[in-house]
Amino acid sequence: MKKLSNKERIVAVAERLFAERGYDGTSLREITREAGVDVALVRYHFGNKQGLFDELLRRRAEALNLERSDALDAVLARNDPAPVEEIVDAFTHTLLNKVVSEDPTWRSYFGMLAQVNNNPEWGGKAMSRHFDPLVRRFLDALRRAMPDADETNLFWCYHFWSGALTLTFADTKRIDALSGGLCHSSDFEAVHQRLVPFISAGFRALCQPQGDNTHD
Amino acid sequence: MKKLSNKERIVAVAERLFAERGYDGTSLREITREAGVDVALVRYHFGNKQGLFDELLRRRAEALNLERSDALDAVLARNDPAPVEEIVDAFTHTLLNKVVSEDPTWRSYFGMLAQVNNNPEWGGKAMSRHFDPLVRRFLDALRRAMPDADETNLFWCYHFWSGALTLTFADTKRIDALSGGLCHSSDFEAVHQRLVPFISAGFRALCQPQGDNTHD
DNA sequence: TACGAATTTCAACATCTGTTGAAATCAAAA
DNA sequence: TTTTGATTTCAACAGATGTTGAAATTCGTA
Repeated sequence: MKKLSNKERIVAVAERLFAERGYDGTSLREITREAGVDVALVRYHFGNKQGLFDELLRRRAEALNLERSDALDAVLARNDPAPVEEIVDAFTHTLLNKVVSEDPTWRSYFGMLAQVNNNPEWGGKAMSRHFDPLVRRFLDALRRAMPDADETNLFWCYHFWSGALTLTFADTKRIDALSGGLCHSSDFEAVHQRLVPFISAGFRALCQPQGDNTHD
Repeated sequence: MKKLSNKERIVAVAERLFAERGYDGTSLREITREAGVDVALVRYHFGNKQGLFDELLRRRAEALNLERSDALDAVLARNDPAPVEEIVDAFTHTLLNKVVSEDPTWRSYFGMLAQVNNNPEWGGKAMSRHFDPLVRRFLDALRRAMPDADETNLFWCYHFWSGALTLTFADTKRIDALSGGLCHSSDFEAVHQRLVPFISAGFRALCQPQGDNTHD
């Protein structure tokens, strides 16, 4: 247990509270009270509340994008076009591994992302700014894997994929009740085993060669 | 344009604002100011803020559950076990039809549901209370359609499905930017055409006869 | 019209909110 | 030690928030 600077304490507490209660549901005074620092320090280090939130988003996005980009490179180095499953796995693997095995604070970060990705006001813009360049790389790889895919289908498939991931990281415990305790929303290992084949099958159904599979 | 009672005006404005800005991001004074009524009326008609929100959720959930249950009955009356696609369609069809063609205020309601379904604090409980009985009926039908399905896989598939729907109703405009204007997050007709085959393929990949398809 | 209930208005409460300016403290370099 | 810049503390602001009790008004009905 190393000791943290005041700035680091704010970051740690803010990340957790924003993930649990959302942007509007978290006050600077809760954050600074729990971190044991003065409220005015938020202004000094981050400008204001929005600045703090943006900085939290930005910080980890950079490292994450590099890591996921490398994962895609590794897949494509072996074979390009790569199988759909491998591309999907490269995108998802990194996220879920961080949550399962690494630094547990990543869980809060993904919880924050879940809140942002579902925010109708500024969530779409924020997600696009931080992650769309990376997503485009993955869609390029998927396009090469399924050359006859309709463009719009590719984007909508990613949209469904993103939604499934987002609800997972929201960790709402709903599946615990629905399944009568059989499943647990925090069991990211279980998600990891099932998300890749589920999403890959969805992509193939809509983007694979054999004609138009849309419904109705 | 019929004239609404004060209670109805509160309901109409609250539904829209809660959908756009979430529970914590919406104040009673915004709601009542925009509705042109006194703040104290919220207390009189709904008890308090949470009471208003709960009532908004409850109101439409009842009608919706009946309608979707009937849609499932209609499918099962034709053939049971029914094809996966038809079961999935019965669940999704009702929602998307309401948004596309009927009373546009349903859009706000689904926007609210999106916020609730992603809320880590009390969202899971609220969704379970209102919708899990109906969801269990659909999962029963899917279990009969895929008798060898692992129980946990069924629940996780529904989880992915729910996430895809939720992000759709959040309507964040992210896909507009990502696709360079090719797709629009409010184009629920496009979602309707693609969600059913996408989700059905995912279910089949994880729950269909031929052994274990989980990843890794 | 008169009565009783339902509805609406008014004014205020205690508390919390994000933000701020200026003083105080600290740490390191000259 | 003195100086300089970074960091932290303090006190306060103006306004918003959910909630409330009681008075005033409206409405349906006897």
